[in-house]
Amino acid sequence: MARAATTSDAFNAVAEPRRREILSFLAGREHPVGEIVLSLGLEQPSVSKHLRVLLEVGLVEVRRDGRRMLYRANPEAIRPLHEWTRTFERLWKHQLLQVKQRAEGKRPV
Amino acid sequence: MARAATTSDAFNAVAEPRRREILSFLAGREHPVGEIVLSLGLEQPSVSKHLRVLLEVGLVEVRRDGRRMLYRANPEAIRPLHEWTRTFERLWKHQLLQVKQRAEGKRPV
DNA sequence: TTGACATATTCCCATATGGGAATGTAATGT
DNA sequence: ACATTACATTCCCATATGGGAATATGTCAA
Repeated sequence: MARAATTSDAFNAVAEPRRREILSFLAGREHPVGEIVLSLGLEQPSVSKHLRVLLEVGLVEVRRDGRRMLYRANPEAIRPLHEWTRTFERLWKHQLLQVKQRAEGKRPV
Repeated sequence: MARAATTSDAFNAVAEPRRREILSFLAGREHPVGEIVLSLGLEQPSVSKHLRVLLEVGLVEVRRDGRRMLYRANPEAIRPLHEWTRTFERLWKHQLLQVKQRAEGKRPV
């Protein structure tokens, strides 16, 4: 088997840095494709292809406005990512505490 | 250019589902490779290869114990993921609020 | 040293990728 | 109808992938 498709889930989709940039750009308000192209300095076909991936995994939504396509982020689709990373939150807080205690010359528990 | 290497950063490394399972298994305490193999039901070479990727991006750490290698998760390396997803938290909360208000028959702001 | 155990590495391969270039398609204005 | 605008899709290609199979490496015990 080769690597999983970028469209298989949100984790694979946001592995690509440009797609994260696009998502951040689309956070808060909708934008036409042309603005994404100008903002990120990518080729238009490249942006369209990235948007297709994001759309397939539900990370963005579209609506047509005349000849323009207005994309906006669907933050709900990012929650699973957030929740998964959050399961490690307790651990890194504990890790930081240990570093701090070591710096203060205290003995670890 | 082809897809970015899985070892290019934590985002790419955790795109692979098995690597997320391995990380979750290693959360909290260290384990030898053999236990990961038994726990996840993968082939040993496969696990070793995944661990190599996780190690290269700093998501796990190792120490030798006799002939065994004890791996443990390095939760600090997951924080950037958590922080990035967190930038969308305000948005999905707002989104949920709208859904709720719509269900209650209120007019959106 | 030899053998067993635990893990790592290498080789092979079907597959998906992202970028570039070119082309296709839908909507608008005249 | 036609040209223009705004996007989307297709084709090509170098590259990295994950799994399977086989092999190599390192450590311990006798």
